Amino acid sequence: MCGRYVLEDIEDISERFKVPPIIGFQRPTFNAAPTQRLPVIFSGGDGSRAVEPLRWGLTPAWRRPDGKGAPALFNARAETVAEKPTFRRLLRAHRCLVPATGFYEWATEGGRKVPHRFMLDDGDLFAFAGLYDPGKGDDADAAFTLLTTRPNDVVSPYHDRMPVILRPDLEDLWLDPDVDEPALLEACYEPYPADQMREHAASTRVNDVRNDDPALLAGDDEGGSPDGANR
DNA sequence: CCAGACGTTGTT
DNA sequence: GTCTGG
DNA sequence: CCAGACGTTGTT
DNA sequence: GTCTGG
Repeated sequence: MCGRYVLEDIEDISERFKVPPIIGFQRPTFNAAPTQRLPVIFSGGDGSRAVEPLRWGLTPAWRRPDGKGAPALFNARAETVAEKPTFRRLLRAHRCLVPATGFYEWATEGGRKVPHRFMLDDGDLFAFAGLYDPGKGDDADAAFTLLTTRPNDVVSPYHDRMPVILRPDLEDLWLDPDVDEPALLEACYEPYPADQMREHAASTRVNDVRNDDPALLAGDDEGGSPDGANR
């Protein structure tokens, strides 16, 4: 779950998350998908925060030689992330914020896969809880994954998992490099309050990752045929 | 010690 | 059916 | 997550 | 590469 998301307000990231301005490397996206490079915020070590584009989807080292043996890991279950060998080290020292303004989940309606867009009530930026692998130094191997948890009442009609969205007051904790005890992070995994989220049908053009434009956020019916009898 | 898994989601 | 690419 | 490919040789 | 299971 959570294999597609929205990040509209690139220019607000700097102020909202206290990081240097993003210049040049990133555009807003209405259809962020695994394998793409997307902005991620992490602790810079000296108390500062950095923002850089990383690849969505961890590729474990043991997969690399022939490119086989494991799919890209674009989600990690919060319930087990402290135990799984692939994630436990990253949980202790490589947590990150992944800025977004929404995410998609699909409903199958009459044989069609219809994406629904989930967002905060106010449409504001928020942070997914993520883990990142910095790769080997200056490398282009750096990648991230999104944690998932049980769904709240807005999401549960669509899926049995939802991405971990951090309450703003927990963002500092999530990024704090001095916090290396997994138990201290468990409060972060609570499903985001349903009364602060909303949802609506989006365009089926979301399904094809090559589509990336603001009109994806509107449902197919908006301004379309009156009876919804799309071909 | 060596062998084998290592991950999530959705679907059946 | 399963893998790859975005 | 979904969409789309999934293969080789020889010839242009 | 690293962890778990036998």
